[in-house]
Amino acid sequence: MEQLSPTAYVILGLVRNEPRSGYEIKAVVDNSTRFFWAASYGQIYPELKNLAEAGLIVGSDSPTGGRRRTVYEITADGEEELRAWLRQPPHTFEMREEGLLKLFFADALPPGEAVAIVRAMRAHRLEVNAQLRSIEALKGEIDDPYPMIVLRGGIEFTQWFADWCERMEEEILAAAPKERSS
Amino acid sequence: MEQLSPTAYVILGLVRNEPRSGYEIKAVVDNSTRFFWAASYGQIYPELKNLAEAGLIVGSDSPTGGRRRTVYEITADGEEELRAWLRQPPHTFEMREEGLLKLFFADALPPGEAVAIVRAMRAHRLEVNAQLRSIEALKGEIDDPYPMIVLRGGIEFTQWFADWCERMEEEILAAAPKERSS
DNA sequence: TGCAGATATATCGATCTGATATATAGTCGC
DNA sequence: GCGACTATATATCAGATCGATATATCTGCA
Repeated sequence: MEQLSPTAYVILGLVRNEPRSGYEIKAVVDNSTRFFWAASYGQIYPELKNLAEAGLIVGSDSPTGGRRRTVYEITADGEEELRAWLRQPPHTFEMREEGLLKLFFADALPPGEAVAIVRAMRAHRLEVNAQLRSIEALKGEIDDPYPMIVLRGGIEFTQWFADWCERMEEEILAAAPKERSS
Repeated sequence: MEQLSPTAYVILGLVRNEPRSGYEIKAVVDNSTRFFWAASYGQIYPELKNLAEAGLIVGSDSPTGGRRRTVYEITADGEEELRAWLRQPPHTFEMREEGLLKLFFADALPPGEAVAIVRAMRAHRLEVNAQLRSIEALKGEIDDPYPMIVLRGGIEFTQWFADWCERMEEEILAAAPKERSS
């Protein structure tokens, strides 16, 4: 079997402790790993089939009334594969932040308008920060500490970013004093 | 004309002040926007054709000896398009950080091995930090301040991330005192 | 009863990555 | 003046991924 994609390991990790459907996996991702690793249905459903074919997970029918539903759980091989991956050094580090891209080219705008860019970035980061905080609030006591470490990291990061935007706003305003008040 | 992709605007922004070839654009991206917006040849060359077809840039032959070479420069329409985009609120914010993903699932490993994950993340961030610092060092005085603001932001961010990893290492070690010394 | 919203699976065009292929130009040592 | 190496330059392709959409069924509530 060739190399699995990181998204495959997201699935392996999420079905490790309890069986889940593709829909549930998507929902859990959106409430946990989303800010550092997102996944869409277009990846999840095909990947579930691949993983099942490779014997790393097994699916079983678990319909709700008349609606078909397949939940998957991890196999011993799957657990092994997951641990092997966890021991490899990570390879993927990406960021795509359109706001920074706009700030990079802000010289194409008249002076003063760059401030709007950092303000928009700051507002967005604070929004994400609030979302993460609300997720943190509804997590109770769990014996697995790592998801909470990562979640708190996300909260700290978005806060740091928002603060950086604030500092840059001041810096830009100081350099371009002709900015009109909004 | 439909919506251009953010990568199209990277190109527009980079040919705004001086004509460049696709190869040069790739090289500039790798030394500037890479850490918050990467671009590959597979995007750049087709996008150059699209933009030229749309009249936002114009290409002209500029061979070096017997090797063909096309450099592109922005048109008035292209400048307009770029400014219009800069004034729109940013839409894309993504992060894909395999290290955080591994940390998230670190409970699948025996206690103590999670530390290796944060150490690897920290090492990588410090590496990127050093790269960005060396880029900063060789930039002279330029009248456009925005690329430097973004670059310094990248330096601060990678440093912050590395420090966070260090704090998490201590926190994890404090919680799992049985870790063997490396 | 009706309807909104959640559950569930599937698909598709567009974007993007990473690798690879193909050439030519310049540079350095020997 | 040869060979090795690196830089310049363009192009392409499989596979990963996104975002949106389509199709059903179920649940709760007004």
